[in-house]
Amino acid sequence: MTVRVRFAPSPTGYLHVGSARTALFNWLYARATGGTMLLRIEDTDASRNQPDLVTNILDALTWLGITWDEGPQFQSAHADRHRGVVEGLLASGHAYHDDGAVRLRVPEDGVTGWDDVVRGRIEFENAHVEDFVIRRSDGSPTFLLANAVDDVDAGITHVIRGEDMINNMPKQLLLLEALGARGDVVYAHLPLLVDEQRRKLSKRFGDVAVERYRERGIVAPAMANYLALLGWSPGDDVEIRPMAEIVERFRLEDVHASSAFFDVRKLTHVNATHLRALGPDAFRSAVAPFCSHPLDGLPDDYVRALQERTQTLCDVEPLVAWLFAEEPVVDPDAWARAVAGGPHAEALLAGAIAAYADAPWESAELHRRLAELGEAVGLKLGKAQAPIRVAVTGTTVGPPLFESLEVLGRERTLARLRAARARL
RNA sequence: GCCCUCAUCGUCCAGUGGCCUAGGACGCCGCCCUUUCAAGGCGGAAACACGGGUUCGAAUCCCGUUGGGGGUGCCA
Repeated sequence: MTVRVRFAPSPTGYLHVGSARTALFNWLYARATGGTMLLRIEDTDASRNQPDLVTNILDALTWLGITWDEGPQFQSAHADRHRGVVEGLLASGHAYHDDGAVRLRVPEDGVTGWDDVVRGRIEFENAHVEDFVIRRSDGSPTFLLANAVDDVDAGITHVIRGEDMINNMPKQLLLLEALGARGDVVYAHLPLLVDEQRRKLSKRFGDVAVERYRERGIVAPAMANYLALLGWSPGDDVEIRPMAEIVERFRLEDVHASSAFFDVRKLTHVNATHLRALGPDAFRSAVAPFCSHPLDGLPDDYVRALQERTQTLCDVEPLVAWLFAEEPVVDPDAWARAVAGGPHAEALLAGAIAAYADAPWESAELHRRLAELGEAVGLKLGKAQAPIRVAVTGTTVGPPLFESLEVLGRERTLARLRAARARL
Protein backbone atom coordinates (compact mmCIF):
# COMPACT_ATOMS: atom_id res chain seq x y z
CA MET A 1 0.00 0.00 0.00
CA THR A 2 1.34 3.37 -0.99
CA VAL A 3 1.53 5.98 1.72
CA ARG A 4 -0.66 9.02 1.18
CA VAL A 5 -0.38 11.90 3.63
CA ARG A 6 -1.81 15.36 3.62
CA PHE A 7 -1.08 18.75 5.10
CA ALA A 8 -4.28 20.67 5.60
CA PRO A 9 -3.76 24.21 6.86
CA SER A 10 -6.51 26.73 7.23
CA PRO A 11 -5.80 29.94 5.35
CA THR A 12 -4.72 32.22 8.14
CA GLY A 13 -2.47 34.34 6.00
CA TYR A 14 0.83 32.98 7.24
CA LEU A 15 2.50 29.67 8.02
CA HIS A 16 2.75 29.12 11.76
CA VAL A 17 6.00 27.43 12.81
CA GLY A 18 3.96 24.70 14.49
CA SER A 19 2.12 24.09 11.26
CA ALA A 20 5.40 24.14 9.41
CA ARG A 21 6.68 21.41 11.68
CA THR A 22 3.55 19.35 11.02
CA ALA A 23 3.92 19.90 7.30
CA LEU A 24 7.57 18.93 7.50
CA PHE A 25 6.89 15.67 9.33
CA ASN A 26 4.24 14.75 6.79
CA TRP A 27 6.67 15.57 4.02
CA LEU A 28 9.49 13.64 5.66
CA TYR A 29 7.29 10.61 6.04
CA ALA A 30 6.09 10.80 2.47
CA ARG A 31 9.62 11.16 1.15
CA ALA A 32 11.02 8.49 3.43
CA THR A 33 8.41 5.99 2.30
CA GLY A 34 8.12 6.97 -1.32
CA GLY A 35 4.60 8.11 -0.63
CA THR A 36 2.48 10.96 -1.87
CA MET A 37 1.82 14.25 -0.19
CA LEU A 38 -1.38 16.18 -0.72
CA LEU A 39 -1.93 19.82 0.15
CA ARG A 40 -5.45 20.83 1.05
CA ILE A 41 -6.63 24.23 2.16
CA GLU A 42 -9.33 23.98 4.81
CA ASP A 43 -11.49 26.94 4.04
CA THR A 44 -14.96 25.75 5.05
CA ASP A 45 -15.29 28.80 7.24
CA ALA A 46 -16.41 31.48 4.81
CA SER A 47 -14.36 34.20 6.44
CA ARG A 48 -11.22 32.26 5.66
CA ASN A 49 -12.14 31.59 2.10
CA GLN A 50 -9.85 34.20 0.62
CA PRO A 51 -7.30 33.15 -1.98
CA ASP A 52 -4.76 35.80 -1.01
CA LEU A 53 -4.51 34.32 2.48
CA VAL A 54 -3.24 31.13 0.89
CA THR A 55 -0.37 32.65 -1.05
CA ASN A 56 1.84 33.27 1.93
CA ILE A 57 1.38 29.75 3.17
CA LEU A 58 2.30 28.26 -0.16
CA ASP A 59 5.31 30.54 -0.42
CA ALA A 60 6.55 29.62 3.04
CA LEU A 61 6.19 25.90 2.34
CA THR A 62 8.02 26.25 -0.93
CA TRP A 63 10.76 28.23 0.71
CA LEU A 64 11.21 25.49 3.31
CA GLY A 65 11.54 22.95 0.55
CA ILE A 66 8.30 21.22 1.49
CA THR A 67 6.83 20.17 -1.80
CA TRP A 68 3.49 18.54 -2.43
CA ASP A 69 2.54 16.05 -5.10
CA GLU A 70 -1.16 16.85 -5.31
CA GLY A 71 -3.12 20.04 -4.76
CA PRO A 72 -3.53 22.54 -3.44
CA GLN A 73 -7.14 21.48 -3.21
CA PHE A 74 -9.66 23.81 -1.68
CA GLN A 75 -12.04 22.22 0.72
CA SER A 76 -14.75 24.69 -0.20
CA ALA A 77 -14.77 23.13 -3.65
CA HIS A 78 -16.07 19.91 -2.17
CA ALA A 79 -19.18 21.52 -0.71
CA ASP A 80 -21.59 19.47 -2.85
CA ARG A 81 -20.01 16.24 -1.72
CA HIS A 82 -20.19 17.35 1.91
CA ARG A 83 -23.85 18.25 1.52
CA GLY A 84 -24.54 14.87 -0.01
CA VAL A 85 -22.88 13.09 2.86
CA VAL A 86 -24.96 14.97 5.37
CA GLU A 87 -28.14 14.11 3.47
CA GLY A 88 -27.11 10.48 3.50
CA LEU A 89 -26.50 10.55 7.22
CA LEU A 90 -29.88 12.19 7.73
CA ALA A 91 -31.55 9.57 5.59
CA SER A 92 -29.90 6.69 7.38
CA GLY A 93 -30.87 8.09 10.75
CA HIS A 94 -27.28 8.71 11.86
CA ALA A 95 -27.91 12.43 12.01
CA TYR A 96 -30.80 14.72 12.91
CA HIS A 97 -31.90 18.32 12.64
CA ASP A 98 -31.43 20.60 15.60
CA ASP A 99 -32.20 24.32 15.50
CA GLY A 100 -31.44 24.41 11.82
CA ALA A 101 -28.13 22.66 12.17
CA VAL A 102 -27.52 18.97 11.70
CA ARG A 103 -25.96 16.87 14.41
CA LEU A 104 -24.51 13.40 14.34
CA ARG A 105 -26.13 10.94 16.68
CA VAL A 106 -23.44 9.59 19.03
CA PRO A 107 -23.96 6.24 20.79
CA GLU A 108 -24.83 6.44 24.48
CA ASP A 109 -22.25 3.91 25.51
CA GLY A 110 -19.24 2.03 24.30
CA VAL A 111 -15.77 3.40 23.67
CA THR A 112 -14.09 4.85 20.63
CA GLY A 113 -10.36 4.53 20.32
CA TRP A 114 -7.37 4.02 18.09
CA ASP A 115 -3.70 3.11 18.24
CA ASP A 116 -1.76 6.28 17.84
CA VAL A 117 1.71 5.89 16.35
CA VAL A 118 3.30 8.30 18.78
CA ARG A 119 1.12 7.76 21.83
CA GLY A 120 -0.14 4.22 21.75
CA ARG A 121 -3.72 3.29 22.52
CA ILE A 122 -6.10 6.18 23.22
CA GLU A 123 -9.74 5.69 24.08
CA PHE A 124 -12.73 7.89 24.80
CA GLU A 125 -16.00 6.80 26.32
CA ASN A 126 -18.82 7.66 23.97
CA ALA A 127 -20.79 8.90 26.95
CA HIS A 128 -18.40 11.86 27.04
CA VAL A 129 -18.91 12.72 23.41
CA GLU A 130 -21.97 14.78 22.66
CA ASP A 131 -23.97 14.88 19.46
CA PHE A 132 -21.98 17.32 17.41
CA VAL A 133 -22.79 19.65 14.55
CA ILE A 134 -21.80 18.43 11.12
CA ARG A 135 -23.69 21.06 9.14
CA ARG A 136 -24.30 24.60 10.28
CA SER A 137 -27.69 26.21 10.08
CA ASP A 138 -26.45 28.20 7.10
CA GLY A 139 -26.00 24.90 5.28
CA SER A 140 -22.19 24.81 5.34
CA PRO A 141 -20.36 21.69 6.50
CA THR A 142 -18.26 21.95 9.64
CA PHE A 143 -14.57 21.20 9.82
CA LEU A 144 -15.24 17.87 11.49
CA LEU A 145 -17.29 16.62 8.57
CA ALA A 146 -15.36 18.19 5.75
CA ASN A 147 -12.01 17.09 7.10
CA ALA A 148 -13.06 13.49 7.64
CA VAL A 149 -14.83 13.16 4.32
CA ASP A 150 -12.01 14.75 2.36
CA ASP A 151 -9.47 12.44 3.92
CA VAL A 152 -11.54 9.43 2.95
CA ASP A 153 -12.10 10.73 -0.56
CA ALA A 154 -8.42 11.47 -1.01
CA GLY A 155 -7.46 8.01 0.15
CA ILE A 156 -5.28 9.34 2.95
CA THR A 157 -3.50 6.46 4.67
CA HIS A 158 -1.65 8.32 7.43
CA VAL A 159 -3.00 11.31 9.29
CA ILE A 160 -0.09 13.16 10.86
CA ARG A 161 -1.11 16.29 12.73
CA GLY A 162 -0.84 18.22 15.97
CA GLU A 163 -1.72 16.87 19.36
CA ASP A 164 -4.46 19.48 19.70
CA MET A 165 -6.51 17.36 17.30
CA ILE A 166 -6.66 14.39 19.64
CA ASN A 167 -9.89 15.53 21.20
CA ASN A 168 -11.58 15.59 17.81
CA MET A 169 -10.67 11.99 17.19
CA PRO A 170 -13.69 10.27 18.74
CA LYS A 171 -15.98 12.53 16.74
CA GLN A 172 -14.16 11.89 13.51
CA LEU A 173 -13.99 8.20 14.14
CA LEU A 174 -17.68 8.01 15.01
CA LEU A 175 -18.49 9.97 11.89
CA LEU A 176 -16.40 7.64 9.79
CA GLU A 177 -18.12 4.66 11.34
CA ALA A 178 -21.54 6.13 10.57
CA LEU A 179 -20.31 6.48 7.01
CA GLY A 180 -19.01 2.95 6.99
CA ALA A 181 -15.63 4.36 6.08
CA ARG A 182 -13.55 3.92 9.19
CA GLY A 183 -10.95 1.98 7.21
CA ASP A 184 -7.52 1.33 8.60
CA VAL A 185 -6.06 4.79 8.56
CA VAL A 186 -2.98 5.28 10.71
CA TYR A 187 -2.99 8.24 13.06
CA ALA A 188 0.01 10.02 14.49
CA HIS A 189 -0.45 13.01 16.77
CA LEU A 190 2.67 15.11 17.05
CA PRO A 191 3.65 16.85 20.26
CA LEU A 192 2.92 20.56 20.39
CA LEU A 193 5.46 23.30 20.03
CA VAL A 194 5.34 25.48 23.12
CA ASP A 195 6.62 28.84 24.35
CA GLU A 196 8.72 29.51 27.46
CA GLN A 197 5.51 29.27 29.47
CA ARG A 198 5.05 25.78 28.04
CA ARG A 199 1.84 26.87 26.37
CA LYS A 200 0.91 26.10 22.81
CA LEU A 201 2.88 28.44 20.59
CA SER A 202 0.71 31.43 19.72
CA LYS A 203 1.06 34.98 18.47
CA ARG A 204 1.75 36.06 22.02
CA PHE A 205 5.08 34.26 21.78
CA GLY A 206 6.52 36.71 19.33
CA ASP A 207 7.45 35.45 15.92
CA VAL A 208 5.29 32.48 15.03
CA ALA A 209 5.20 33.07 11.29
CA VAL A 210 7.83 31.20 9.32
CA GLU A 211 8.30 34.19 7.03
CA ARG A 212 9.48 36.26 10.01
CA TYR A 213 12.46 33.97 10.41
CA ARG A 214 13.18 34.16 6.74
CA GLU A 215 13.22 37.93 7.02
CA ARG A 216 15.49 37.73 10.02
CA GLY A 217 18.17 35.94 8.09
CA ILE A 218 17.39 32.33 8.90
CA VAL A 219 18.09 30.13 5.95
CA ALA A 220 15.55 27.50 4.86
CA PRO A 221 17.69 24.36 5.34
CA ALA A 222 18.48 25.51 8.87
CA MET A 223 14.85 26.23 9.69
CA ALA A 224 13.75 22.83 8.41
CA ASN A 225 16.66 21.11 10.12
CA TYR A 226 15.83 22.71 13.44
CA LEU A 227 12.13 21.97 13.12
CA ALA A 228 12.93 18.32 12.41
CA LEU A 229 14.75 18.13 15.73
CA LEU A 230 11.67 19.06 17.72
CA GLY A 231 10.06 15.80 18.78
CA TRP A 232 12.36 13.64 16.74
CA SER A 233 16.05 12.83 16.64
CA PRO A 234 18.22 11.16 14.05
CA GLY A 235 19.34 8.58 16.57
CA ASP A 236 23.01 9.51 16.49
CA ASP A 237 24.77 12.58 17.81
CA VAL A 238 24.71 14.48 14.55
CA GLU A 239 22.00 17.10 14.80
CA ILE A 240 22.91 19.33 11.92
CA ARG A 241 22.79 17.71 8.53
CA PRO A 242 21.36 18.06 5.04
CA MET A 243 17.66 17.37 4.57
CA ALA A 244 18.40 14.41 2.31
CA GLU A 245 20.05 12.65 5.25
CA ILE A 246 17.18 13.53 7.52
CA VAL A 247 14.77 11.98 5.04
CA GLU A 248 16.88 8.85 5.08
CA ARG A 249 16.75 8.58 8.83
CA PHE A 250 13.23 9.74 9.51
CA ARG A 251 10.83 7.23 10.99
CA LEU A 252 7.41 8.17 12.28
CA GLU A 253 7.72 5.63 15.09
CA ASP A 254 10.69 7.56 16.46
CA VAL A 255 8.65 10.68 17.11
CA HIS A 256 8.11 11.05 20.81
CA ALA A 257 5.17 12.40 22.76
CA SER A 258 6.20 15.33 24.92
CA SER A 259 5.89 18.92 23.83
CA ALA A 260 8.94 20.94 22.80
CA PHE A 261 10.02 24.50 23.42
CA PHE A 262 10.78 26.44 20.27
CA ASP A 263 14.23 27.81 21.10
CA VAL A 264 15.30 30.66 18.85
CA ARG A 265 18.83 30.51 20.27
CA LYS A 266 19.36 26.98 19.12
CA LEU A 267 17.71 27.75 15.81
CA THR A 268 20.28 30.52 15.42
CA HIS A 269 23.10 28.11 16.13
CA VAL A 270 21.79 25.64 13.59
CA ASN A 271 21.54 28.50 11.14
CA ALA A 272 25.12 29.64 11.74
CA THR A 273 26.36 26.12 11.18
CA HIS A 274 24.49 25.74 7.92
CA LEU A 275 25.77 29.13 6.82
CA ARG A 276 29.37 28.20 7.54
CA ALA A 277 29.00 25.06 5.46
CA LEU A 278 28.17 27.08 2.38
CA GLY A 279 30.71 27.63 -0.38
CA PRO A 280 31.75 31.25 -1.00
CA ASP A 281 29.45 31.73 -3.95
CA ALA A 282 26.47 30.15 -2.25
CA PHE A 283 27.10 32.40 0.71
CA ARG A 284 27.35 35.47 -1.51
CA SER A 285 24.00 34.81 -3.07
CA ALA A 286 22.35 33.95 0.23
CA VAL A 287 23.53 37.25 1.62
CA ALA A 288 22.62 39.34 -1.41
CA PRO A 289 19.03 40.18 -0.37
CA PHE A 290 20.25 41.16 3.08
CA CYS A 291 23.13 43.39 2.16
CA SER A 292 23.11 46.78 0.46
CA HIS A 293 26.24 45.90 -1.48
CA PRO A 294 27.03 42.63 -3.21
CA LEU A 295 29.98 40.64 -1.92
CA ASP A 296 30.98 39.79 -5.47
CA GLY A 297 34.16 41.83 -5.48
CA LEU A 298 35.53 40.29 -2.31
CA PRO A 299 38.00 37.42 -2.47
CA ASP A 300 36.83 33.98 -1.35
CA ASP A 301 39.08 33.98 1.70
CA TYR A 302 37.60 37.21 2.89
CA VAL A 303 34.09 35.94 2.32
CA ARG A 304 34.97 32.94 4.45
CA ALA A 305 36.12 35.24 7.21
CA LEU A 306 32.74 36.97 7.06
CA GLN A 307 30.94 33.63 7.04
CA GLU A 308 32.65 32.60 10.22
CA ARG A 309 31.18 35.65 11.92
CA THR A 310 27.67 35.24 10.63
CA GLN A 311 24.84 33.75 12.62
CA THR A 312 22.05 35.13 10.53
CA LEU A 313 22.22 36.75 7.13
CA CYS A 314 21.43 40.07 8.78
CA ASP A 315 24.83 40.01 10.47
CA VAL A 316 26.75 40.60 7.27
CA GLU A 317 25.72 44.16 6.48
CA PRO A 318 27.21 45.68 9.65
CA LEU A 319 30.32 43.55 9.16
CA VAL A 320 31.12 45.20 5.83
CA ALA A 321 29.40 48.60 6.07
CA TRP A 322 32.73 50.38 6.73
CA LEU A 323 34.08 48.98 3.48
CA PHE A 324 31.34 50.38 1.30
CA ALA A 325 30.89 53.68 3.12
CA GLU A 326 32.63 56.86 2.03
CA GLU A 327 33.94 57.17 5.57
CA PRO A 328 33.63 54.80 8.49
CA VAL A 329 31.09 55.56 11.19
CA VAL A 330 33.30 55.86 14.22
CA ASP A 331 31.99 54.47 17.47
CA PRO A 332 32.76 57.06 20.20
CA ASP A 333 33.54 54.46 22.82
CA ALA A 334 35.89 52.60 20.54
CA TRP A 335 37.60 55.84 19.61
CA ALA A 336 38.01 56.85 23.22
CA ARG A 337 39.38 53.49 24.23
CA ALA A 338 41.63 52.59 21.34
CA VAL A 339 42.63 55.88 19.79
CA ALA A 340 42.19 58.94 22.02
CA GLY A 341 43.02 56.93 25.12
CA GLY A 342 44.95 54.07 23.59
CA PRO A 343 48.65 53.54 24.25
CA HIS A 344 50.91 55.04 21.58
CA ALA A 345 47.95 55.59 19.28
CA GLU A 346 49.45 58.65 17.65
CA ALA A 347 52.79 56.99 17.07
CA LEU A 348 51.13 53.92 15.64
CA LEU A 349 48.94 55.93 13.30
CA ALA A 350 51.87 58.01 12.13
CA GLY A 351 54.03 54.93 11.80
CA ALA A 352 51.41 53.07 9.81
CA ILE A 353 50.88 56.00 7.49
CA ALA A 354 54.57 56.01 6.73
CA ALA A 355 55.03 52.25 6.62
CA TYR A 356 52.02 51.63 4.44
CA ALA A 357 52.78 54.36 1.93
CA ASP A 358 55.16 52.14 0.02
CA ALA A 359 54.25 48.66 1.27
CA PRO A 360 53.38 45.90 -1.18
CA TRP A 361 49.60 45.86 -0.70
CA GLU A 362 48.94 42.45 0.66
CA SER A 363 47.87 41.41 4.13
CA ALA A 364 50.97 39.50 5.22
CA GLU A 365 53.18 42.51 4.58
CA LEU A 366 50.74 44.92 6.23
CA HIS A 367 50.69 42.58 9.16
CA ARG A 368 54.48 42.41 9.37
CA ARG A 369 54.98 46.15 9.23
CA LEU A 370 52.44 46.93 11.92
CA ALA A 371 53.88 44.22 14.15
CA GLU A 372 57.27 45.98 13.85
CA LEU A 373 55.74 49.32 14.77
CA GLY A 374 54.16 47.71 17.79
CA GLU A 375 57.39 46.14 18.92
CA ALA A 376 59.11 49.49 18.68
CA VAL A 377 56.79 50.84 21.37
CA GLY A 378 56.54 47.62 23.33
CA LEU A 379 53.05 46.58 22.25
CA LYS A 380 51.87 43.19 21.16
CA LEU A 381 50.00 43.02 17.91
CA GLY A 382 46.65 42.71 19.65
CA LYS A 383 47.13 46.15 21.17
CA ALA A 384 48.94 47.70 18.26
CA GLN A 385 46.22 46.92 15.75
CA ALA A 386 43.46 48.49 17.80
CA PRO A 387 43.88 52.16 16.84
CA ILE A 388 44.38 51.22 13.20
CA ARG A 389 41.22 49.14 13.24
CA VAL A 390 39.15 51.93 14.76
CA ALA A 391 40.59 54.48 12.37
CA VAL A 392 39.75 52.37 9.36
CA THR A 393 36.56 50.52 10.32
CA GLY A 394 35.19 52.66 13.14
CA THR A 395 34.96 49.86 15.70
CA THR A 396 37.15 47.52 17.69
CA VAL A 397 35.57 44.35 16.34
CA GLY A 398 35.25 42.97 12.89
CA PRO A 399 36.86 40.75 10.28
CA PRO A 400 40.66 40.24 10.38
CA LEU A 401 42.28 43.66 10.08
CA PHE A 402 45.06 43.18 7.54
CA GLU A 403 42.84 41.27 5.18
CA SER A 404 40.37 44.10 5.56
CA LEU A 405 43.00 46.69 4.71
CA GLU A 406 44.01 44.71 1.68
CA VAL A 407 40.44 44.74 0.46
CA LEU A 408 39.99 48.43 1.25
CA GLY A 409 43.02 49.42 -0.79
CA ARG A 410 46.01 51.62 -0.15
CA GLU A 411 44.52 55.02 -0.93
CA ARG A 412 41.39 54.65 1.15
CA THR A 413 43.33 53.10 4.02
CA LEU A 414 45.86 55.91 4.09
CA ALA A 415 43.14 58.53 3.85
CA ARG A 416 41.36 57.07 6.88
CA LEU A 417 44.56 56.80 8.87
CA ARG A 418 45.40 60.42 8.09
CA ALA A 419 41.91 61.56 8.99
CA ALA A 420 42.17 59.78 12.32
CA ARG A 421 45.54 61.29 13.09
CA ALA A 422 44.22 64.71 12.22
CA ARG A 423 41.36 64.25 14.62
CA LEU A 424 43.63 63.53 17.53
C1' G B 1 -15.54 20.92 36.59
C1' C B 2 -15.21 16.95 32.92
C1' C B 3 -12.31 14.41 29.05
C1' C B 4 -7.49 13.40 26.78
C1' U B 5 -2.44 13.62 27.46
C1' C B 6 2.79 14.56 28.99
C1' A B 7 6.84 14.09 32.77
C1' U B 8 15.64 12.76 31.78
C1' C B 9 20.38 18.87 32.75
C1' G B 10 17.53 25.98 32.11
C1' U B 11 16.31 24.17 26.72
C1' C B 12 16.21 20.28 22.65
C1' C B 13 17.30 15.23 22.21
C1' A B 14 19.78 9.91 23.51
C1' G B 15 18.45 6.09 26.73
C1' U B 16 13.26 1.03 25.50
C1' G B 17 15.67 -3.88 32.68
C1' G B 18 21.96 -4.71 33.75
C1' C B 19 26.82 -1.32 28.86
C1' C B 20 24.15 4.77 33.36
C1' U B 21 29.34 6.75 38.71
C1' A B 22 22.84 8.85 32.79
C1' G B 23 25.40 10.47 26.84
C1' G B 24 25.16 14.53 22.93
C1' A B 25 23.61 19.51 21.45
C1' C B 26 22.13 24.84 22.60
C1' G B 27 23.03 28.28 26.32
C1' C B 28 26.32 29.46 30.55
C1' C B 29 31.44 29.49 33.04
C1' G B 30 36.89 28.69 32.69
C1' C B 31 41.36 27.68 29.89
C1' C B 32 43.97 27.26 25.14
C1' C B 33 44.68 29.22 20.22
C1' U B 34 44.85 34.25 18.45
C1' U B 35 45.33 40.35 14.69
C1' U B 36 39.93 42.44 17.53
C1' C B 37 35.48 39.61 17.22
C1' A B 38 34.36 35.07 15.74
C1' A B 39 35.41 30.00 14.50
C1' G B 40 38.03 25.91 16.65
C1' G B 41 40.17 22.82 20.79
C1' C B 42 39.99 21.38 25.97
C1' G B 43 37.54 21.38 30.64
C1' G B 44 33.41 22.65 34.11
C1' A B 45 28.56 23.47 36.56
C1' A B 46 23.77 21.36 35.28
C1' A B 47 18.63 16.28 35.04
C1' C B 48 16.08 10.68 35.62
C1' A B 49 9.25 15.20 39.64
C1' C B 50 7.63 12.33 44.19
C1' G B 51 5.81 7.76 46.59
C1' G B 52 4.74 2.80 46.28
C1' G B 53 5.23 -1.75 43.85
C1' U B 54 7.25 -5.83 40.06
C1' U B 55 12.36 -7.73 39.60
C1' C B 56 18.47 -10.57 41.55
C1' G B 57 18.56 -5.62 39.26
C1' A B 58 14.51 0.30 37.06
C1' A B 59 15.60 6.51 34.14
C1' U B 60 13.57 2.31 31.65
C1' C B 61 7.56 -2.04 33.50
C1' C B 62 2.84 -1.23 36.78
C1' C B 63 -0.11 1.86 40.27
C1' G B 64 -0.80 6.34 42.72
C1' U B 65 0.46 11.49 43.83
C1' U B 66 2.07 16.08 42.19
C1' G B 67 2.97 19.28 38.40
C1' G B 68 2.44 20.80 33.17
C1' G B 69 -0.19 20.91 28.62
C1' G B 70 -4.39 20.16 25.21
C1' G B 71 -9.68 20.03 24.54
C1' U B 72 -14.41 21.20 26.15
C1' G B 73 -17.75 26.45 19.45
C1' C B 74 -23.16 26.06 14.40
C1' C B 75 -13.44 28.09 14.50
C1' A B 76 -10.17 25.09 12.10
